[in-house]
Amino acid sequence: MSEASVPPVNERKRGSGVKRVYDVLRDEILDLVLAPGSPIDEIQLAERLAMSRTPIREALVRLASEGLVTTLPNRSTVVANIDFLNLQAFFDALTVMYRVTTRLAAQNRTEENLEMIRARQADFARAVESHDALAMIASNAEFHKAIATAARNPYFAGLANRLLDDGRRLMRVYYSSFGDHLPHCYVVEHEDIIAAIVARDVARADLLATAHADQIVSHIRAVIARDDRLHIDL
Amino acid sequence: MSEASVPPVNERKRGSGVKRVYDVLRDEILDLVLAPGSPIDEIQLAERLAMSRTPIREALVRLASEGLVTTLPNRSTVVANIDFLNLQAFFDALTVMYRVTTRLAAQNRTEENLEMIRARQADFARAVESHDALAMIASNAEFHKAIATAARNPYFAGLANRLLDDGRRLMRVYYSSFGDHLPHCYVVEHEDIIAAIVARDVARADLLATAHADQIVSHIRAVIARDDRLHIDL
DNA sequence: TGCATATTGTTTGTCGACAAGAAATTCGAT
DNA sequence: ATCGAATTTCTTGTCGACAAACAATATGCA
Repeated sequence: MSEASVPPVNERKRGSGVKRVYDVLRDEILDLVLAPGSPIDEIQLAERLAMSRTPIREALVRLASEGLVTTLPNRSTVVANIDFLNLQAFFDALTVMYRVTTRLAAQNRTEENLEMIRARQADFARAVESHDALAMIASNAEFHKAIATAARNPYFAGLANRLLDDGRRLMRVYYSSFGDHLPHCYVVEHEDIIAAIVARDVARADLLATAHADQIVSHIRAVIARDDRLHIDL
Repeated sequence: MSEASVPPVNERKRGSGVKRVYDVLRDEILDLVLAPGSPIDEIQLAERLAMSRTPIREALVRLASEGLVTTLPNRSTVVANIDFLNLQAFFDALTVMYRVTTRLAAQNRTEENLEMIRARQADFARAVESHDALAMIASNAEFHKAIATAARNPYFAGLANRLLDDGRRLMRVYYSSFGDHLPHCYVVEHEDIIAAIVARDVARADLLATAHADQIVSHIRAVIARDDRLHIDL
């Protein structure tokens, strides 16, 4: 056949549709490009991503079961709210998760895991150095996800993913609070944690993870308290 | 119009489709009616439940994100395997989950929670009394889910759901191992746990939860060791 | 006969369309 | 003019159909 069947530039691979929608929506939700509580219109999304509503709905179902969106029956699905009322639950779970994943990482880590953890820590240090608050938040989450992976426990890994995603959104609300010297102590703490994991020192890993969690909790608490006062002033 | 538009008896309410498929499949997977690893045919399911493939696919996506099925791209989705190789991870997570949810339940429970927990414990005792192993397994999971609810922490509740679902499948593999007197000690331990939650005795709740977890872990370990020997004999 | 290739068949991924609910709007009555 | 009811509009939930990808079978060649 002489006619060259030129494939349209927008030709998509089969099966990539759902994953694409999921990735785009997930990023936009975690980066607060989509504000919590804002509705998600399926048709609009379908037009924007140049595909049918079916893959979009399947992506939404997945996001819903991960708690990132809420589907109101027969009504629009909305971006999940950040639950400021139940922050204590978040802090409790975060602390436990940090402790157990860091402990288990010290027990079960491989050389491969260490490489990944060090790479994520390098990303984090770079973000801190260039004062990029958004990159700091994201790379911090990735650092702890790498530790959770090294812990070799899918149940804790799932918990970590959920907590760190919510944490990303939560911190992004207050990202202006990240100043110059405070993040640097996080870098040092991360280095200490890595050292404990390398040395397979479980007790020390637990101790450092607890301290790290406390640090973050009190930081967020301080920022929110300040913010509350501002709200009261209005 | 004279012709009475008789609605077919099978008229379904709008929006109930996905939930129905999800519930049916979930039950069949947890009860091992669908064997781990067996493929799920969408068309067959669509015919069986008298609906289109669309709601079935959405239910499958949800089940996949909860780890109950695995979707092979462009190939059939299969019931998730029970991971016998990584049992240590399951035991680790189960122990931590029991401890934190029971602790938090002792802290945060309401009277309403207590009623629910006692009701589930009554179900469990009834199942033990009538030597119904399948009901025992299910009602035991529901008992601990009620405690997780009383803990008022959605992150731990999610972890508990996942662990208890996997545990239900795991125990059902060995359900013949539940004899006459062993379950009774579980009933007593449950009663002690309830007492600690009622008394808001956090330390004691933690202690009892730890012992309860150890009990279950060693029980399952013993059953599996016996089973392994059988396998070796073949 | 044994292996590589072409063909057929089955199952998934995606699409456009239609019907049911809910929100928004219009209309009417007090 | 305001409140309530009917209608319109808009979005979701479901459906049947088509196309791509994988599996199985059949075909051709050494």
